[in-house]
Amino acid sequence: MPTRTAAQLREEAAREYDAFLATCPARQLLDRISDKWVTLVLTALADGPQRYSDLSRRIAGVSQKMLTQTLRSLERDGLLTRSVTPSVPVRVDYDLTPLGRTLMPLISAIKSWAESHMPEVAAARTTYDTASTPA
Amino acid sequence: MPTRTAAQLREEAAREYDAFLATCPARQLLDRISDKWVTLVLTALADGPQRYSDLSRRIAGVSQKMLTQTLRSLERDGLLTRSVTPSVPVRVDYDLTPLGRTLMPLISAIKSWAESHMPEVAAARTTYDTASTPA
DNA sequence: CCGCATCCTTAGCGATACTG
DNA sequence: CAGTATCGCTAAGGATGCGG
Repeated sequence: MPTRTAAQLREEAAREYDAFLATCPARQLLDRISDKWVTLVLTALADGPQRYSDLSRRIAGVSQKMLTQTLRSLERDGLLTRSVTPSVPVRVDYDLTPLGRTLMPLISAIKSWAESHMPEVAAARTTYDTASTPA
Repeated sequence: MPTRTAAQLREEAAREYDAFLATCPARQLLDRISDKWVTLVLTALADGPQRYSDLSRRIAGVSQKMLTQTLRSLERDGLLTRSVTPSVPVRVDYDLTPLGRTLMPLISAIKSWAESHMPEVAAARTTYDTASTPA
């Protein structure tokens, strides 16, 4: 039994790390997860494990390079697992780790917000643009 | 009284827009708000209006260009307001709009997650790196 | 099927200098 | 104080072709 629980350790970490500071590791982590492809990959994995080709199809417009790069970075950060089935042809499945599952709902909320508030943002843009460019 | 409430309109929008589609406007919006500087600006404004110089000081390492660019984009999208006090020297205050206040807590949660889970991510990276580069 | 390696173009971004 | 304008670099990222 640890002298401090996991929740307590996270509280301490939150006090120690500050993304407002340029050199803080949390700033870099924030930069990593504040990424379009990261958002789409994590939310795509919400319903369960997915194959590489599934993700590629689901996330329209992503290049092989970006998908692989994103998956590798998320694997390295411990947010998802990569399991290879050595069949012919090979099959690769990606799944969220427990850590990834703690982040996923937060990311998912951002994606949902973008989808549900799109009309308001579009309206604001029109107002802004017409106000500054009345001709 | 509208035939549909604001909440109902957002539900419809959520069905209409899908960030998984490459050409969907929600995809572009997601890309905009999935940004390090956006996160830091919005969370900085959580406690109330801030002056340009305040934000500049609070968000360490941000260049004038990126700060101005981020603020303009957020203003255009209707997430914050820009108010100029024509004194000498001029004073400019930024504040969240109601729309911005709906997004802020979600963004803030991401920033908090990055700060509190940094140790676990760091550990995962070490494991990943030592496993692939043992020699 | 699932990548990695390479080339190449674009644009993000920082640094610097100047203005109301 | 709160920007705008310009330059120049670097790195993101798409396209293509090859490999296990």
